[in-house]
Amino acid sequence: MAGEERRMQILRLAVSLFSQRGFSGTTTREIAQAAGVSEAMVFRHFATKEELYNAILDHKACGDSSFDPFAVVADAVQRKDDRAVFEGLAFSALEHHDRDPEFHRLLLHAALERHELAEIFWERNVRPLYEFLGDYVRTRQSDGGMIAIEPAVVVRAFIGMVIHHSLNNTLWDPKRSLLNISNEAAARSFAGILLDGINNQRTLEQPIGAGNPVPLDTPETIEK
Amino acid sequence: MAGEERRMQILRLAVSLFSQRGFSGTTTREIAQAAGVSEAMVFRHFATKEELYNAILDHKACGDSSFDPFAVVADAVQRKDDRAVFEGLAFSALEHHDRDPEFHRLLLHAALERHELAEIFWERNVRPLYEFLGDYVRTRQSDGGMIAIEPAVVVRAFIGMVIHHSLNNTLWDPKRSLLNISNEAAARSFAGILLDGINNQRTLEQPIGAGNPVPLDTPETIEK
DNA sequence: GTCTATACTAGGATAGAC
DNA sequence: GTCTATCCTAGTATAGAC
Repeated sequence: MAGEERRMQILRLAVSLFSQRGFSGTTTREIAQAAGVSEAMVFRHFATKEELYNAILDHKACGDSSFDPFAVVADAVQRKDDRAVFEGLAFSALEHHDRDPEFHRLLLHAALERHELAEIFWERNVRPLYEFLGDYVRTRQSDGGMIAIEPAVVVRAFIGMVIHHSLNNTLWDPKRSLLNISNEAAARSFAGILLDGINNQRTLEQPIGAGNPVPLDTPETIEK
Repeated sequence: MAGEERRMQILRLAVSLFSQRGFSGTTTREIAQAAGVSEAMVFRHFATKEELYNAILDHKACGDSSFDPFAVVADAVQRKDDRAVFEGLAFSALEHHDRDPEFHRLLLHAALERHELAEIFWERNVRPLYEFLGDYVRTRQSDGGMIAIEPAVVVRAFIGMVIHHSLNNTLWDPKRSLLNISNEAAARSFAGILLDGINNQRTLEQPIGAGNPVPLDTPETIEK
């Protein structure tokens, strides 16, 4: 097999193993075995185990990055369509995680191990997203379309819903025993909760089960 | 040093190391060194490294568990005070995580490594919480106090905000560079978002910064 | 209870033939 | 490019003296 081809093959197999067991939990023997070559081959393509790990994280976290959150919702942001912004963002993130479940595990391992590339990912992906969404919220606040609340809190709450949902689905509860729901429905619900909450003071949501609508102005929640 | 005392001392130090580096990332040498004893001492108290790890997870995840979410909000649940329920739950969880940051890392490592005790923790703690909160939401929906939405989604969204915030604070961003906020304020904001959303259709929230209040019935969000 | 010394395996890495 | 054989350190675990 040609050099570059073999290199990628080893990389692919290694991704799978590192994502399952983390850096120190994966042996070079296992990697070689999984790729069906000798250990010597692995070390021919990657001088050290660490270099292989770096190549992987680099490839996954900083490389192809087929997920560009800004492009996904650029149009909705332009139109100031809050629902489309948050729903679109949530949906594309959930889909992305579903398509590449290894990515999430890999990143978590790297973060727990305090690998420097986790920090790089943070700076290159997480921080810009916070800034982008924070700016959007600020804009909508000046428009009078959103309540006066620290924008970063809104961003954290929203990202929290989405990421935690992915974590549950792809990491801990692949059977979806606690909550089995399509990504479309999840994205719609999360965006709905973020924007309107669950208090029954309006009749915005599409009904699913029980619940007796209550007229507007039943301000049980005003107590602060 | 007496047997039981030394055992606990080793355990404490091991907790710290395992939480930092995970199971396979931690060596028995390091543990012994950290505890200031020889490796032989470690193996006197714990037959194998695995047994030590089990003892730790057992101790942390299934043991003292000084955090009982049900007790914390029992009263608020009784009164059907939604805000107090979610705010109280969020606050006590955030405080708990702050007081014991190692716990979170330990659990994440265990979950990633697919250690059986992560599953036990799931069944003993996570699932009951989902059921408890899900039941509460269902009840409030029949009361007409909450919109008709799948209760499990609400629970997931809420837990997501809280857990993700803890993760950010204690794991990845201890400097709080993206969002520096007290646990009280965070709990209040998360509960507020969950219940009322961020759409500016009411004037419930305490103002923080900009934002021009808009009168009720500006239904820009009705478009479904 | 505690240590030193040591057994033994597993794991990262290399040499050198093909 | 690929393998076999091997080196060497790190890592788990134990024996046995004090």
